[in-house]
Amino acid sequence: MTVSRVLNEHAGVKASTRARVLAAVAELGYRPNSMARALVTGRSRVLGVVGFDTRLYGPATTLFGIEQAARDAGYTVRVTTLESTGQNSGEEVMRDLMSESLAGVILAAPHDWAAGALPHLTKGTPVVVVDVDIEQESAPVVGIAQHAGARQATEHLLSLGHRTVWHVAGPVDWPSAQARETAWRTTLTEAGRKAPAPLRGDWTARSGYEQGRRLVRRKDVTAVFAANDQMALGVLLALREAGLDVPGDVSLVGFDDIPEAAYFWPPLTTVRQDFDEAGRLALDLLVDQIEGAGVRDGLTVVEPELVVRASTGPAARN
Amino acid sequence: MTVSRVLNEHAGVKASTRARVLAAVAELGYRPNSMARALVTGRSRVLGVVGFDTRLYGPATTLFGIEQAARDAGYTVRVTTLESTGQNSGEEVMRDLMSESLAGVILAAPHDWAAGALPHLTKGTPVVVVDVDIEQESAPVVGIAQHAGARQATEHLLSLGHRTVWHVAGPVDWPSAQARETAWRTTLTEAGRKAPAPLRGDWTARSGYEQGRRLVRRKDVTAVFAANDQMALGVLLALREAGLDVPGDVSLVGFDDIPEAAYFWPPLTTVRQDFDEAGRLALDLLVDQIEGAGVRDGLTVVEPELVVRASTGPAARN
DNA sequence: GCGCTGGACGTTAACGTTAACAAGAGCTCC
DNA sequence: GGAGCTCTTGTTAACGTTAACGTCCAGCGC
Repeated sequence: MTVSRVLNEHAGVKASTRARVLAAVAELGYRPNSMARALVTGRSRVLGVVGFDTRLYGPATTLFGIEQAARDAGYTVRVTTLESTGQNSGEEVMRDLMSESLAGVILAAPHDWAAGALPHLTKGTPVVVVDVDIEQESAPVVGIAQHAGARQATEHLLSLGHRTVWHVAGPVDWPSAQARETAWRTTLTEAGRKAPAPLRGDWTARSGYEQGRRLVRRKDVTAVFAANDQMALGVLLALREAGLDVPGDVSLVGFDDIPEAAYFWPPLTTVRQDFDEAGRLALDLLVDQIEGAGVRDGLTVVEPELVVRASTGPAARN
Repeated sequence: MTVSRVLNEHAGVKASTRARVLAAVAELGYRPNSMARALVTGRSRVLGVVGFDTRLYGPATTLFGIEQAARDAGYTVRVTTLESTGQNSGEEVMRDLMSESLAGVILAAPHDWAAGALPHLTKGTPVVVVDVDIEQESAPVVGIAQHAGARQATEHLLSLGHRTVWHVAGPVDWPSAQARETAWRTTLTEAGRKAPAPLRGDWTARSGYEQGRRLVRRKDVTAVFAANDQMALGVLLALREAGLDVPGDVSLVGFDDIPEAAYFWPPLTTVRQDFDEAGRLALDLLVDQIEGAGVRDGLTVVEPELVVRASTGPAARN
């Protein structure tokens, strides 16, 4: 029908006819049925997004960025959130996704999980991965340059005169945690310093506190780099309880720059990640694929930025 | 076809036939096309969720709860996030939603916005509202008992001997902020105390800090109730910078019990809200409506809980 | 044996849209 | 003036599923 042509902005409709159609549409409050459209075209304007523990600030913000950008681009977002790795196999989740004729998929699970799930997508489905190092680059990846950020954090502490830097790391199965840890170790080694054994946390302030209590038992700790701001907060509390001053006795750097970090006591030196931007970028890449502008393969990188506040200072103690 | 009957678990299929169908389904990897199903039945297994600034801990967690419960119930979730009131009119968003033959809608926008949007849903669409006081109870509402929580917080401070309690309130257009403020004022009045003018924040730590700096100029402030934990964090920093001790000079209570609150310095006394649970409850109510178990109208309440930590103590100063 | 009943399964049409083709009007060009 | 072209609009069929009805056959009672 001519209505379809008008609404899809196909050429070959007289201006006067278009006007009449639009008038009727407005009068009747007509909205095209997206199901019928998806059925016949085989493609919907719905994007699948798989997120991982979206209660956390980073994932939540990325999701937010994706959703906002999707709406601007005329797409709709269907979200699946995973809480833990074991919970749902990649195969199962992907098969569920595939039966919904989605226009494309964003894997925003900053987790090894994503790498395992990727092969189960039906061939040809546009896909973008956020924040994971996929070995075989079978999909475009948007990542934040974790290495660069962790390097800046570590170098900042070294430049203040600290002999070495302790690290409270994130969970082993999160690639971003791995990247931060590796970069921290490399930076120390390159500077000719010995990297102490990292302390393993799980992103929560609680785990940061627990590892912080282990740190204060040693007398030689003057600089700590925590893999995220929440863990840094926990470390901060442990240091305080042990009567240590920050940054007088110990300097501390976090990662993420959550909105609260500037209001910690002392305000936290940290590495800002633009999660929002990563989400928007991922969406742009996906839409390019869907609308035929071609697959821009490889890695798109968002640069993090060291934000120096009051939790770091020159090495004094020791 | 018989396949449809088998997959929808309709009666009247011989056991042997059902087995053959299931075998074929497994072998071929057949998945029913949800678009086609939705087209013919007029109802999908997709739920629309409208969220409001899901970067914040509360909304993000509620969304998470909804999504998890939805998946358990065999539904899929399509998310729309709003950033600010003006951004999208209720009418526009609702009309977009309506053209997708959704099974139901959850308005998780803890905001006056939801009240305005409700009338634009097409009659008969199952709907549940989270965290808003809808005047005319045209929909079931899941709310957290803001009043009870704020009352507990205020009474706790009074019981410690504080003359009165100052309040750093949330934005005026959030009903939950209004409820907390009203309950705080009522509790003070009932106790025969004078309620000082509330200081208005916007949920951020930054706004808490700004209002905190105004508070420290006065010499008569011994107890502060902040409408959320982030603002409490900002207040904490302002107090610290002014050389005041918490809880020695000033007692401070927050609201929400974000996971970080227990690791503030000092650990924050606050009111725990179970956002997760609210989300799950909303989903249950919605599924009941959809599957014909009837509309349970009225208010479903999740009780908040005062968590006493180290940021409150007996009134000493003054 | 006949008709009736009910269980198991097949057939038809419809959901609302779009792709592909058909048709008609008006125009150009020789 | 008619063949052929273009520009616009209409018609047909198809996407994959389900509701409603139709058919077939076995079993039963008389």
